[in-house]
Amino acid sequence: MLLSDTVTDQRRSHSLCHKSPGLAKLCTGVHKNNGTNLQVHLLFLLMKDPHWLDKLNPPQRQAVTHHRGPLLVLAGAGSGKTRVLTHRIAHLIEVGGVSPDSIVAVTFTNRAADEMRHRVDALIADQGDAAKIIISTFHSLGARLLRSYAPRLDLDWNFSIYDDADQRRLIANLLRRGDQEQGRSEVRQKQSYIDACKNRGQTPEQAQEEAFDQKAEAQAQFYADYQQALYHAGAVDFGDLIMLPLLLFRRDPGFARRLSEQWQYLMVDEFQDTNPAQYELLAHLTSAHDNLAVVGDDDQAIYRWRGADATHILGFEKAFQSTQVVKLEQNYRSTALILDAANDVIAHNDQRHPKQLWTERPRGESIVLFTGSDDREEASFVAESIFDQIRKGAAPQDFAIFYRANAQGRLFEEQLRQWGLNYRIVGGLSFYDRREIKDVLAYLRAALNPYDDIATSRVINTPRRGVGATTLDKLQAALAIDGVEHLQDAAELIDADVPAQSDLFSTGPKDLIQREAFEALRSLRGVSRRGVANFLEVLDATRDDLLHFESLRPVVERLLERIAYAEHIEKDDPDVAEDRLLNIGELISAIEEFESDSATPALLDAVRQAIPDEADDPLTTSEASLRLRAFLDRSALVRQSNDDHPDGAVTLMTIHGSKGLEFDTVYLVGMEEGTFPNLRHGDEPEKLAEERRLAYVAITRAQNRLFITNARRRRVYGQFKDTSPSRFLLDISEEHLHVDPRSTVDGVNFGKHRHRGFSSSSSQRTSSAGQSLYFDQSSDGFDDLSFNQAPPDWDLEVDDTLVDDYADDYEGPADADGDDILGATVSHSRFGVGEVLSISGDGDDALLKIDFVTVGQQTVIRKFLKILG
DNA sequence: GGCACACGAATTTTT
DNA sequence: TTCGTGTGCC
Repeated sequence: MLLSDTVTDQRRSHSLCHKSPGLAKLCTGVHKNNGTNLQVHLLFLLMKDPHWLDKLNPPQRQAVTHHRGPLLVLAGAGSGKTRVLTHRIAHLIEVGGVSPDSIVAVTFTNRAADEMRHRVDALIADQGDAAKIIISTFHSLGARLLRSYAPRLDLDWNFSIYDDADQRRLIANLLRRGDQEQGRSEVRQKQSYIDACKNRGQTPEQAQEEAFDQKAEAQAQFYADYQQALYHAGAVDFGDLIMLPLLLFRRDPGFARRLSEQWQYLMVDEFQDTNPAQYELLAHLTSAHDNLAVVGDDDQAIYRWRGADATHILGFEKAFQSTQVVKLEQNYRSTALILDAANDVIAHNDQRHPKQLWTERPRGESIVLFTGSDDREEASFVAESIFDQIRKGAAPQDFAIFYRANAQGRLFEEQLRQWGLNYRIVGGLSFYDRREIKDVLAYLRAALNPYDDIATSRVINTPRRGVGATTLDKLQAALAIDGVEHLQDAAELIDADVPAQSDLFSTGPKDLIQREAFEALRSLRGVSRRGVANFLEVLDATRDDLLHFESLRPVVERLLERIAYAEHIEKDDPDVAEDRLLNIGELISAIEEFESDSATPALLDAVRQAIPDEADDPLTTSEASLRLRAFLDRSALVRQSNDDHPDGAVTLMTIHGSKGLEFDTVYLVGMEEGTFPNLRHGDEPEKLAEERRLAYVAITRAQNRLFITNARRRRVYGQFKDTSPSRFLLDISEEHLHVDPRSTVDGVNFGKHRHRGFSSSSSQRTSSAGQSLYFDQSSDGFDDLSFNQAPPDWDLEVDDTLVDDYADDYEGPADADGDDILGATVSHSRFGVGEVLSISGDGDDALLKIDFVTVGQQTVIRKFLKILG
């Protein structure tokens, strides 16, 4: 280890700590015991370095071997960020002799956590040690804490975790009950208000204190009501997974301190994405020490809309005194040219931590640009291009398609399928969001947590059992009755023996309402009454099973049988029944996998630990129940199942989803104003800056090749809308771009940019000159240009031969003649791609026998084929 | 209570 | 274009 390695670049950018007294206050408790640093360091020097240490570059090594005290690693894209974190963990254990269970590494996504877990496992000799390290997302860590310490918050230890949709249902219920304005946008507005409060670490009381007008007061009041309703349902939402542990720490700093003493080494990945609540949580967790190592890149801050605050990373050195700062600026991932392009784009943002990414890698291939005449053509270009490369020997898993919004994925999915390519979609409608999965999980939730009214109301009439809106209304109304707290109570009351003079009704003004609700409930007859009874039976039977089985699988299978779910699916929509049944099968596999997973026992222990001594309820403490509890937690937090294609697949995902990943070849699609950047009229500059960082993230995912595509027309809500190229695309130096000959446009620019006096697209787009011109435009109303009414003109002289060659639909006439077509690759609009086996007849009407990739052998008429060569 | 139909609104991005 | 909600009829 060289001494010079530890010399840190002390240049610091402006810090925001001093501007925020609250933050500064928060920080003061955090740095201590620096006196021991030197000793420990010397001890470190005496120990033998593991063999992998010399594979790291000097700054990486510096970060890895840093032991105690705050550490800030400013890691540019592809600079070995995860490598540093994982090696640092290994170094702490193997060289520093640190106990593995005192290390906690926090990430933002489950994927990142999994990845880190794998890599740490590979570095650490003793797998028993490896398993003791806590590597988790913020939310999982929060869930784990809550599960263990719920009683301290007077929260039922058996709480459910509400996802987005559950949250919205609860909000909608509350609005209805409060006779407030309803409707989707109102629900969303309330939801984002509540989330924003929780992201800031603000309780309803604090929100109320800070409310200075009536509207704000009403909002805060709603937040309070909502929290009350959650509590009543024995549930927490995503925000609570951070917020409630935080409350716990605020109320009992001693408790936080004890935890902090246990967790001696904290590491946070993607630190630029922390929100204030998470930041405060970290402050509490380091109250007994200051061993906080954070890694991040302010250029990759893309979660501001979710409350993330990049000032945490920008002001870290100020907040934590004697922070060691390490900058990782060497990029190992991308070719020089791709890196240049990324730098071109991000250079337009100010307010960055100054850094300069560089690489030793060669220049590499040009970035390919393709502009389709419409979005479908764009998608088919991408599919064909990938198909070609795979045919030449590339592996499907080397390719990724990135888009701004999930909805864009569909077209690409269609085209990939057409070309017979395997693909996997990351994000979007996740596995656990599928209706059939949510149904089954809701049953299980309703069985395990009878207070969970959202789960109960979801499945009380699924499959149909005669419990419609009217009956549900009666059940809801019955909640007014004293002693009837939850829907399941109400359901039970229908058939219960109630003495005429029961104390069910207290005296008071509510008496009449209660009595009416009671009568309405008891007057239920026929299918409705039987339906409710049947529902309760199903839950009871499932609870019974939870007592008598150890494994979850039979519990779920018997449930499915009991409610005849397969038949229900079949009847509901035969077209998709098969898919849904497969999904159910996958759910069962996921449960089994979970039960046999090596990490599960630790989870179960955490849940077990939470069971209060007085809880002797055999149901909630049975083995199967514990497993179910843990599985439900996980299914709420882990959004997708691992259904990776065995033989490799092309990856489709949003740019947000791509962060932290890398691919040999990246297709960045939909590069048009309005789509990406995705802006609405009147958006502020910071939003644009975030979009720009998003572009930076996307470009820097590519290792060797980058394709950028867009379309001159795009369907929005089924209507074609004209587009213009993304400003981010225009920021990339033209000498880095190569326009694909099949492109509809013979250059980068299309549409109005020509009208702005740019004779040639290249002259105005080089670096700073391009920037000023560009932004001059925007200041005189760029928004008007791109997002609103005025469609751009398409007055380009396009090379017709090129356009025809590509723009012809697949149904167009075949464009090769003679018999050399035997063995050729062709494409058909319905069957996709195939190989010509034989020909009979001639001309456009000739019959061709084709072996299609997707559907096998078919005979088709030649004019419906496109010859690909 | 359940179904079929019409209408209107809607798209960021995720734990 | 697709989704979810509301309406009117059986």
